[in-house]
Amino acid sequence: MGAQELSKGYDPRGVEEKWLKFWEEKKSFSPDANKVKKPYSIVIPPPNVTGTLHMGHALNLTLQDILCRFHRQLGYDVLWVPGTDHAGIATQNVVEKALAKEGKTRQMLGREKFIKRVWEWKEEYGNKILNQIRRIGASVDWSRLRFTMDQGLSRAVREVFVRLYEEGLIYQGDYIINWCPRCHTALADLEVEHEEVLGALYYIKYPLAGGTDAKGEVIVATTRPETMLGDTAVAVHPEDEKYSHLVGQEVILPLVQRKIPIIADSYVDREFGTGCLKVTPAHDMNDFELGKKHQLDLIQVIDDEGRMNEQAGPEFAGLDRFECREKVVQLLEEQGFLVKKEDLRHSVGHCYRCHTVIEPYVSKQWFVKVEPLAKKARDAVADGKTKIFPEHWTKTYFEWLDNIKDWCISRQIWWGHRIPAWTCESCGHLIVAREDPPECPKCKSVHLSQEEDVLDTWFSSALWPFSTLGWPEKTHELEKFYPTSVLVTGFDILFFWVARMMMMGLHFMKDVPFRHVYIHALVRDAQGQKMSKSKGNVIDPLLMMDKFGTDAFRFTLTAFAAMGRDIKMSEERIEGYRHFINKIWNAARFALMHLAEETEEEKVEFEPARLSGLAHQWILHRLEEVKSEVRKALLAYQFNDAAGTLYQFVWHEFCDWYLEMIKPELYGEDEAVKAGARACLKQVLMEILILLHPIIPFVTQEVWSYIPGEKNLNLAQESYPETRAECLQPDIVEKMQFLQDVVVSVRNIRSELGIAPAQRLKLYLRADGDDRDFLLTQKNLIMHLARLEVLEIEPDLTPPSGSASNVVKGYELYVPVKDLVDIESELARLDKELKKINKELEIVSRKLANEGFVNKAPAHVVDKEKLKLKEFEDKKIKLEKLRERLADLKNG
RNA sequence: AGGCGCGUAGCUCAGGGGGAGAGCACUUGCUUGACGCGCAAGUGGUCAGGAGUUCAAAUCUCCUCGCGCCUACCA
Repeated sequence: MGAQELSKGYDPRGVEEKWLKFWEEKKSFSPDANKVKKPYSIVIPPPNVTGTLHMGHALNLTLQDILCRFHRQLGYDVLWVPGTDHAGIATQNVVEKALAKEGKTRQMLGREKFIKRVWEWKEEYGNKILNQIRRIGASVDWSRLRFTMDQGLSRAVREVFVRLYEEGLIYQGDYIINWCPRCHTALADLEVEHEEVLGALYYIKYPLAGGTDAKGEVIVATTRPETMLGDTAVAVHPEDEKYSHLVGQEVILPLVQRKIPIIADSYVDREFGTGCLKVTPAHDMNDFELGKKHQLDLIQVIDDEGRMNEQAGPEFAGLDRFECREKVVQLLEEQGFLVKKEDLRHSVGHCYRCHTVIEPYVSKQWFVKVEPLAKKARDAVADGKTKIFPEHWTKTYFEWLDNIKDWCISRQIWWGHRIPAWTCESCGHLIVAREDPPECPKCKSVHLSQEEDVLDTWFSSALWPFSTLGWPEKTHELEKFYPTSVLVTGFDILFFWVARMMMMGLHFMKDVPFRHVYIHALVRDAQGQKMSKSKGNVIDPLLMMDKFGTDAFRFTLTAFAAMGRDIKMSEERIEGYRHFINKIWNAARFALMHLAEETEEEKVEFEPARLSGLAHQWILHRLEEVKSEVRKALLAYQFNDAAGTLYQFVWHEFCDWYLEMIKPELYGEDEAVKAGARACLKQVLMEILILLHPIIPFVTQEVWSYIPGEKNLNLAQESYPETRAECLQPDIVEKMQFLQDVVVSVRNIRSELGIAPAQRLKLYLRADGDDRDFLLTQKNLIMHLARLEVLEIEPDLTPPSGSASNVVKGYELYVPVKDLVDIESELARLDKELKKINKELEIVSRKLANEGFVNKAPAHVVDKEKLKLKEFEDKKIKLEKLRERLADLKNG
């Protein structure tokens, strides 16, 4: 590209779209099918088609994108599969709402038309999130876009269902399940959100039935009095003397007048309430189990709408369950059966989609027998076949798998994978098949009715890592990219999704679905609260990208993505990191100004061995360290470390020191030096851009396109910079530190004594031996950096009168300030220095005075402390002398 | 009830047995031949509290307090 000058500030508008198009046209993110590069693959956690990009997605995508772009640089063949999830209940709800506006229900449309309507909705709105994924710069392979309801994945779902059924791992039966009366469907245990609410515990009298002399009664305690209408027993603990004599007798259920038995079961907690439990097998999970065990009647009094049915009795039939509760309580009270009512905090299950209170409900459902699958999923992590980062989530993962219960997978909705099961209307035979059966294999009847229910959305999500790669076909993709390298996700779906993918992957692919699982943080608001629409504290990632640029936003997420801690996000933070993006832009602008000046004849190839200047040697040394630190950090998922290292290096080393140090060379007369400086500057800039690119792809690519003479325009295809071991020379850091100390010392004097920056100063520095030789070689540089007009470095020098002074590396330095400031200020400044050094000296001397330390600590530690002591003492003495001299001057 | 995590500068957070760190904020000064979205120099800390292990603890162990989250059949 040409040698245009960059604008004064970075403006992301236009830039981002330009490069997105560029990368897409170049197919930069499709794996390189022909090459034998090592595979690296990630499947995207598929967002709901109903969704719009939120902070959680943004973080999730940014981290995956960093990993993918980084691994491309490392030479891997990278595949990142994008896609969306059909989100059964959520999507159906959305479309039903739209229908409601037209005054229609899905029942009015019928199943087929309704499904058609959902597909239409999906085509129209479902791609919104895909554009947003694109917008954030996610380097996915769009040619492999998948959807959980598309043909291939639907085929995988059927295959899995049928195989599990044939293996006896899927079964159908009447059980009590979590029912959402609003969504009209069963939910898995995981889909129920428990929430603490203030409820009440009602104590109700159940009079004893039996003989004429039976005058007694038992008192039960319940939070759901309306369910008493379906009570079929009262249970007590078998060893509870209070009640043991009553076991086997009967009570008369108030309001209903039904006689029900008193049974004994050790499940009952003697300490809770009265120690006497009413049993409603049809409407309580535990009571259901009790009912089965004791062969109790099962009376359903609540229907699938959450209303009381005829079984509840004519007085109550048709009432909503909560209205009924009030009525029951009122009647009990009127008839003298209500003993008391206590407040009680307890947790109540709510639907995770619509937040309606869950109703335990008995119905015919399909289940996956998970224990055998769970065991394998557990072992794979225990054996290290899959590693979870941060490691502590492993325990949570184990705990869940160890206590897992069968998974209810049928949903009474229409949008989803319809269960491939048919019942023969003639003979009642149940058929489970991959292909729709034309007739009953048993009686040849053609009157078959397909199961109405669809599968839990997570059932298809569980297959995602292999279904997206073409399973059950034996595809090239499967062979090359399964198991995937890493799964990046939030902990909130560790059970929902991660554990289930592990189970299915191991069962059907005989191998784990991913080598690593990286669990990232939750993005919260600035106060640390979860973002939610109802709280009104959501920060829209799209707005942030519009306002500050995608790079600034991505860098912010990365810089805060420390393992195991949530991210508190705020607009100010993003704004802060925009400054960094702009800083990079301006550093590049400066560099490119000088690179652009260069003519072909002047141009020098970058050859580190020939660069003798301190600045170049130092920056190249540091660059080597940074390269290895960033690589190490990213391989360990320490994203914040990578971001932090680069921030510090680019701003405070490259910009603050290196660029300042090479200015005299760049603006100087010596053409050879100038050319060398340009070559090094260019190299360092290019490597910085490569290192930053995975985090902030746009600004780096934009700058890259301006680099003169660069043949490869596509930064996304650049390799991670090679190591230059010859540039590592630790002693250069020490030298640099010395120089920086001298410069900072002068700047400090200037600043603390209030001398104008424009005022050129004189500096007299005592130094000898190698140190002096070194400083002499850097004389011009020091004069430039410290803004000096005179610099003298001598082994012996007479302190000029009326000067400010300091001690650096044991050498006194003097800055004559007689006419600029009063002696008082300088005395105060020296006192401050002395106070500092005294403090440090005290710490070190105390340590060395400790015999235990000197005897037991490792020799190198003790030596270090001794050296420090010597340095500090020396510095203290010298500072004191300087102070004395100045005080004398003042007095005389 | 059990489990996990957190408590470090005013704020947000790194660090994780041998000199308390960063960013933001704050103070002072500044048209410094890239950048005021900037430059330079500074101020600021009983590393929640207590006990223990150790020559040495912000760091390891235990306890206490506070905060957050997850899991559970808390009628």
